[in-house]
Amino acid sequence: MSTLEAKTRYDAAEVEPRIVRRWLDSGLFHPEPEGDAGENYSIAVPPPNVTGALHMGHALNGSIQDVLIRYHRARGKRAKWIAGTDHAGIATQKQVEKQLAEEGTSREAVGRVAFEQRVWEWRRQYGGTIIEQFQRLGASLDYADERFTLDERYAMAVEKVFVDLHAKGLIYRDHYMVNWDPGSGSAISDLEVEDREVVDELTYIAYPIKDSGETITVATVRPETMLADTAVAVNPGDDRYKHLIGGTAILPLVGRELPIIADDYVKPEFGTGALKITPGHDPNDFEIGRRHGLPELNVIGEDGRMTAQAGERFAGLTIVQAQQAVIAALEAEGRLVRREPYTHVVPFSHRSGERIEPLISLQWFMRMDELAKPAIDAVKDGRVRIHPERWTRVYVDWMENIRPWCVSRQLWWGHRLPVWYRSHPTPDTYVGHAPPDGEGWEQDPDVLDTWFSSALWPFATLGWPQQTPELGAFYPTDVLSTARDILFLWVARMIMMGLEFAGDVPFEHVYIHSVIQAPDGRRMSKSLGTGIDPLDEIEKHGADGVRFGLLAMSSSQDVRYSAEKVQQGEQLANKLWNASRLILTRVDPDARADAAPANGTGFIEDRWIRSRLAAARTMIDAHVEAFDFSHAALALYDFVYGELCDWYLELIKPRLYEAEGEERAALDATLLHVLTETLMLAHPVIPFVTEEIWSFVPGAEGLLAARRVGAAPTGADRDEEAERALADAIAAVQALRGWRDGVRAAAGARIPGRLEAAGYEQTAAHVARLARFELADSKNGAKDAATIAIPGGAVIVHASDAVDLGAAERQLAERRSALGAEIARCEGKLANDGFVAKAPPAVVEAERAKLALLREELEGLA
RNA sequence: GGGCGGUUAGCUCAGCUGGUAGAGCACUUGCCUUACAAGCAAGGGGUCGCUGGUUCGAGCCCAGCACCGCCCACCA
Repeated sequence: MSTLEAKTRYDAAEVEPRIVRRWLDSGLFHPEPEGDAGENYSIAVPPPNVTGALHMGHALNGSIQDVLIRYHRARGKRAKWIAGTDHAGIATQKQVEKQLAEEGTSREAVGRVAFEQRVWEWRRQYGGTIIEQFQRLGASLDYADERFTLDERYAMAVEKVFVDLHAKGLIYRDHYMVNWDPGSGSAISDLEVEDREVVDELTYIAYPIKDSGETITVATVRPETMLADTAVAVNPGDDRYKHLIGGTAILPLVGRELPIIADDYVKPEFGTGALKITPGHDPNDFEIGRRHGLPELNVIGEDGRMTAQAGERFAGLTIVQAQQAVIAALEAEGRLVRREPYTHVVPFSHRSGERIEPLISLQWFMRMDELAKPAIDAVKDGRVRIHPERWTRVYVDWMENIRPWCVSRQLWWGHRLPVWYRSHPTPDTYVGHAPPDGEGWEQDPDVLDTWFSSALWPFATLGWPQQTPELGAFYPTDVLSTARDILFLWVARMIMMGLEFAGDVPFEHVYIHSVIQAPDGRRMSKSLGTGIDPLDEIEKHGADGVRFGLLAMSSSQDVRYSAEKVQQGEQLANKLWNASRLILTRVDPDARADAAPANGTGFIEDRWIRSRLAAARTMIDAHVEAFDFSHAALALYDFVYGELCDWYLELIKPRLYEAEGEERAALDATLLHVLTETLMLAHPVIPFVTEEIWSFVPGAEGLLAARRVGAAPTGADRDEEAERALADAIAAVQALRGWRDGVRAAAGARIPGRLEAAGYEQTAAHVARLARFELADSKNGAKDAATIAIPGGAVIVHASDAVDLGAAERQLAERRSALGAEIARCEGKLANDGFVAKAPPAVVEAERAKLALLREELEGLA
């Protein structure tokens, strides 16, 4: 108890690490795999990259998921929050390559096997960092059952999915246009490409027409790709070029004959209306080329240099060099018409930041349309519900237009494709775990897109394809919480894979949370220097403060980071700590919360707080279940500050200091009951301070985190009489305090007067004390100095030294004129025939009642 | 080009099925009142982006416009 006495300020930095230890040691976060998914509660954490450090997004999402997990754990569910990390192909490979570079070596120099060992080594060393950071946040993940997307068992699942999809014909190998990322030296998927606006130059080139003096001029931003041109296209309806369709153009510099074709894709009004067709290096041209059966030439290699196909003059040049060389050569041949600046958007690699080089490559693809159908249905018929709902349409629109997914990556770190090739005796391909019998089989060197394995996360973590107890107990999961940027990249694919392989949707709810921006509205990013490290914030304000702040600032849209909200959370923790000190340092150490008299103590404020507690619980529960964490957090704050501390604890202070005997026992039990209920209410949001306080509660057993809440309150738990009486009393105290301030009465002075109002039978003493009035029953010969309206009547102030009569008179005049204005407004409204005739009767009635009250008050002030 | 958000107090944001605008922070004033001075009490502060419309009544509904942000998309 002495610590309680001494610590007037809650010290999160000292308490929190200690509490984390207790939670982890308790085993509470690891539920046994019993029962079924219907009766249990589970969430699969979006696995952070092993290379990662906790950022604001993790902190917010961690707080959200932890609220849900703790909330349902307290409701008696076996709550499993699936923990783990993602191997994050490119990101991790990059980290280790950087390390090798610092040692003066490289991935290529050490070789594939040694490199992979290095990455595993790296993972052993740094892979636990982000997990520890989640612990620091208070996240009650099942750390005892941590998964990694490259674990042996997980890899088996990935392999099986690949093999099965291949057997179904959904995974295939093809020469196709891909987004080549020169930065990572790999193909990447459409979703990993971002558009950026750049200023290029539009180059106009004249192509001579065969056997004619004519030329046809085309415009391009990539003149170097002309070397791979295989046609020139015009719009079929374009009169300027109609006579050329079916003719032949001669490709400058190369001399190749190009058919002049007609295609509706060409916009006559754009550029010259004639388009060079380069199927090998432009996605549109690729489509046109396939439509017309054109040859596909590659003049740019995967190394970002011109290939032999580009011709002797250009082979080996970089793209930039080639571009200059081509332009110079065109100029020399007199084929360059003009160049002009041109602003447009071009694709860049999201990962490496380098400009995407579209080229035709032999890759593995996955057909998505067949898997998309059931995944669309699952969302449309509500088996998966997306919150906020507007994202449903975004999801459906994307899924309905889904395209094949390039799943192979030219990296070393990841799930290697279970594909085997041999060239003798005949070229052959085999897909399976191990190569078939026979000599000469070699495994495909490529690995799978990281998102391919992530797509299996909700069930591969639970042991699929084996029918494990975990899978039975926790699949499907309940909620998937994430930011919107991976709705397609990850969420959609999990739904498809879950339905296809685990036989059910992977989760029932998808919650799309806010993106936290920097305080100035820019995106939080390390490179911009706008990032705020949640660990620094935890250091300064405590994990509870950060959790509360993030939850309170979150919303259905993007929000700016609000240091004030975090501070508000820190203060809430401190407030709760001090409120608890007040109670715990004064109750009998033998008191028990469960001894609280079921039929009440007879004190109206005790009835009131229990009723308000039920109201708060009902409201907060509803918010949590609607994924409205901001309102849940703020409702908690309002209850603790606005009801528990500001009023209830102030109301019971005299009893707290003086009560004895039976009354004392009843009070102590009631206080402990109220405190315990409050701690339970607050725990999901601010778990640390509540757990710490719980350790000082007499009779408290075990961890608060392991405690179950009582049944949800019903209407019967509300006490209308007490709520009305206290609402009036509070309004009266506020009116009296306001009046004191207005007349500048001395802060300590007790002002004499008398109460002439109904409804204060049980609260008059409270009102007098809290407003610092001396309220008599009768006039007792005193002179009336002022009248203060309160609900149900008035307080008449008696003349005394404490009251400046002049100030009181001015105050009264002000109130009268304010009332006059309000009455006029009311009367005006009621005099409006339209209002009286057309507004709902209840609204009109309320207006009349209000007018009556105002008039009554004005008369009282006469 | 299509779509989705946003525009409310000095700042960051709430405002449920339309009924005379709220919170936190900041600001002003008064209080070291035996839980908390990183506290308590009282208070000032808003033509709800603009223009029309519907309605007895609009921050909320409808139309248009203006900015800001995001997503999707094959105009060289």
